[in-house]
Amino acid sequence: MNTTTIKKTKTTQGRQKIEIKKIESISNRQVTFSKRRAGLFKKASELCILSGAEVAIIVKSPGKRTFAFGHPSVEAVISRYLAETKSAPGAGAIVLPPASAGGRPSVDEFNQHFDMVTKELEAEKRRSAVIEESKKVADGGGLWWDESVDDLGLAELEQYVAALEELKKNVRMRADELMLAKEASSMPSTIFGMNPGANPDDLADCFINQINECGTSIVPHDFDFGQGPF
Amino acid sequence: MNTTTIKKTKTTQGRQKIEIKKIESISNRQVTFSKRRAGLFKKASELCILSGAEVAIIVKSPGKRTFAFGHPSVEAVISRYLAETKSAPGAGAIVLPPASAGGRPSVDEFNQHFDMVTKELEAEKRRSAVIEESKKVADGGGLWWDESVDDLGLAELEQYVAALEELKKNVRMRADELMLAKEASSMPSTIFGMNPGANPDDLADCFINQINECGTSIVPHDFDFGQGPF
DNA sequence: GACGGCTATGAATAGCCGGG
DNA sequence: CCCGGCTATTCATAGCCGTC
Repeated sequence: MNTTTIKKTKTTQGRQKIEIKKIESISNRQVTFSKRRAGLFKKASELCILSGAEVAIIVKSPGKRTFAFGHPSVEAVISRYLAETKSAPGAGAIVLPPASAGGRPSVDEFNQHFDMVTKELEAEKRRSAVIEESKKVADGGGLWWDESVDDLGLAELEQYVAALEELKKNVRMRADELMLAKEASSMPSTIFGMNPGANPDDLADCFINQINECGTSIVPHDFDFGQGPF
Repeated sequence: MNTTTIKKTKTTQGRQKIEIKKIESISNRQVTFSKRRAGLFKKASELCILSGAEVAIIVKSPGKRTFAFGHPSVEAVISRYLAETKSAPGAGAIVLPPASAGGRPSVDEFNQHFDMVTKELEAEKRRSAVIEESKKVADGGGLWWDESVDDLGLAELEQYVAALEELKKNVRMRADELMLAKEASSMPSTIFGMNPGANPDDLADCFINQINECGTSIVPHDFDFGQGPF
């Protein structure tokens, strides 16, 4: 391709090379974060499926929102990791530390939760108090995504919904090619409306982009980290 | 690009589209895992730098080896995550749960550890017992990579060294463009020989591909998962 | 037979634009 | 103001080859 001078009528500049350094622009940084987080989760899910590996990812956005991805579940992977890290004498250390989570919502509850949150956001786009529905656990058996929201403000809500949308899209995308087969122990039934009985014997590994949202309850009151508009 | 029949004399086929489903071939699966894990960690590191986000990733290979990436550290992110997940009343929950790690090796110790492991592998390429050097913690303050090996067999050792090599390469790669500036709290000094005083005021976020290796101590004795040559 | 490296190509994404 | 979608371009990586 001719490199210089002649550029024709390009409507966009396409992807441009960027330096891997902290993005100065706040807005641009958030956009990049969102996009790259999605890409990261997608890559993680692909890694899970292709190689059958277990992956857990926890991400805190510059705005202190927390997202998580996990297969088979964040807590499961983390627990084992902590168990190994803390006390790995060399054999016989399977038991999880007391740090394991309280539980995880089922798929149906996720759908329900998603619907509710979306509705909430559209209706008010304001501050909708707390969403603790997701807190209700079901623990169908071998689900991948867990976590739950806790205390969301407006910004958190929006971000959360966005996360759910992305999750939904990702699920669809993955489902389109893989579907999920029930293999391991127990598979509830549906995920976002996907029928489980697609290619039951084709592949068994399933995973999902598991997105998480935790209130910025890290700080007691209103401490500002100087991160963003919060 | 002409799509069919005419192929000329391509030396390689380049990248080919693959289905996102479990790779049947064991060897191919392992190769893919290694490559994609590296890519995943790279993406994670970029996300950390670009957006200043905190990221923790734990990956278990099909062979049950454990790798981890974290910025500022795996334990830090996990601890906060667990704290939020378990008890996120909405405010005032900063203290970390008792699940925090025991400690993390310093950079120098990492170098030392790497050298030792490599030597060990080259010398015997066999089974070298336990590597607990990495267990010795130093906790320089705000390091990103932590974790430690525990009980390695032959296969684990090899894999571990490979991981270290990759880590090293990744560090170099990142360092080449970013270097690390000491900004947050305390930065020990060097990382793999990189001088900290590169662009101290250019960017401050640092991260590192943090790879981890845990013994397959999940199973008491010699249980075979049917994963690979192990 | 596993590993590191190479090459060509599929995939991710930076910059924009339009809508909510 | 924020998000999803588009396009052109950079980036990651599947397949292979030479070594160990």
